[in-house]
Amino acid sequence: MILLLDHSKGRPLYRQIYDQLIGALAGRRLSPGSRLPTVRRLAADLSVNLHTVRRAYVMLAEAGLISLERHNGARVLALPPPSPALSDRFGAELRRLVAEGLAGGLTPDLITELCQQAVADLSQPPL
Amino acid sequence: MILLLDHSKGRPLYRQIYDQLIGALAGRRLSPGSRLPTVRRLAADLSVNLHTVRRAYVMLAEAGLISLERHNGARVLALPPPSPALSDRFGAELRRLVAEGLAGGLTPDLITELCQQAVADLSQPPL
DNA sequence: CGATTGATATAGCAGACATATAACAAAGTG
DNA sequence: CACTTTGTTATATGTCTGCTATATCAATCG
Repeated sequence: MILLLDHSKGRPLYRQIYDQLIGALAGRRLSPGSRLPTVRRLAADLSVNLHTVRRAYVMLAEAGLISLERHNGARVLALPPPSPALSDRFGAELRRLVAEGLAGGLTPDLITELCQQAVADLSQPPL
Repeated sequence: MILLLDHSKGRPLYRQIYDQLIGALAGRRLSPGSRLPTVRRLAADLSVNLHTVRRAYVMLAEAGLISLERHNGARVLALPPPSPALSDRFGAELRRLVAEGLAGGLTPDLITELCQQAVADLSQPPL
């Protein structure tokens, strides 16, 4: 459970925690059933307030990715089935991002290649 | 020049303006050399403060996509060449987004398909 | 000249972000 | 049982962002 935070006011801290846990979940470095550190523990490790960590945990719980259990920390849930709602939101964000790339001069081929590379890298099980 | 704003505090207004102009640029509905409305004009049309529109325009100008000309409004610039810096930023954001999709249960195949579809739709010239 | 336009500055208000503290209830530990 | 741990809730404070409101300036166009 190694998280690195950048305090330079770029991306909110709770978002960085959320993003990195999402990355660990996507890469199966955190598998269903495994435990996450307690809110207070992780907050201490990251030298961050307990509410900042909690906010990230609550977001993950609301997304159905972890369960927050009283007195037991958080546990990783099973991979949810593909949901049309998530697929729609994902598609919308993806279109925004792709539009930005195209408008900035990236070629359709390069964008497609970057996407396939990202999927391949991230969906790889850990060594 | 039809822009629709959502005032429900989801995405900042200046960002929505920026996003929609980016979309028009990516889809070639705004081609190099063409004019954008003046800051004051667009602000009036959108019932929004002039600074809000200006912020979007300045972001586009800083990205090298339009030129802000005194007394002449803004003009769309030529499509910039692919830049490694943009490619890197794009790749990083794409990986974040893909990780979120994978963690949420979307399959690698579905994600790849959505990406190809987005590229195909957006890089299509207007009818 | 007079209107328009981008540029700049300042001020105010609401909300988000992060911190600090405190307290509570339920569960585990000794 | 007493004690600690843990998630949960609440309040307060300071800083930053988003948006608006106003005003002024300099350059340009008709």
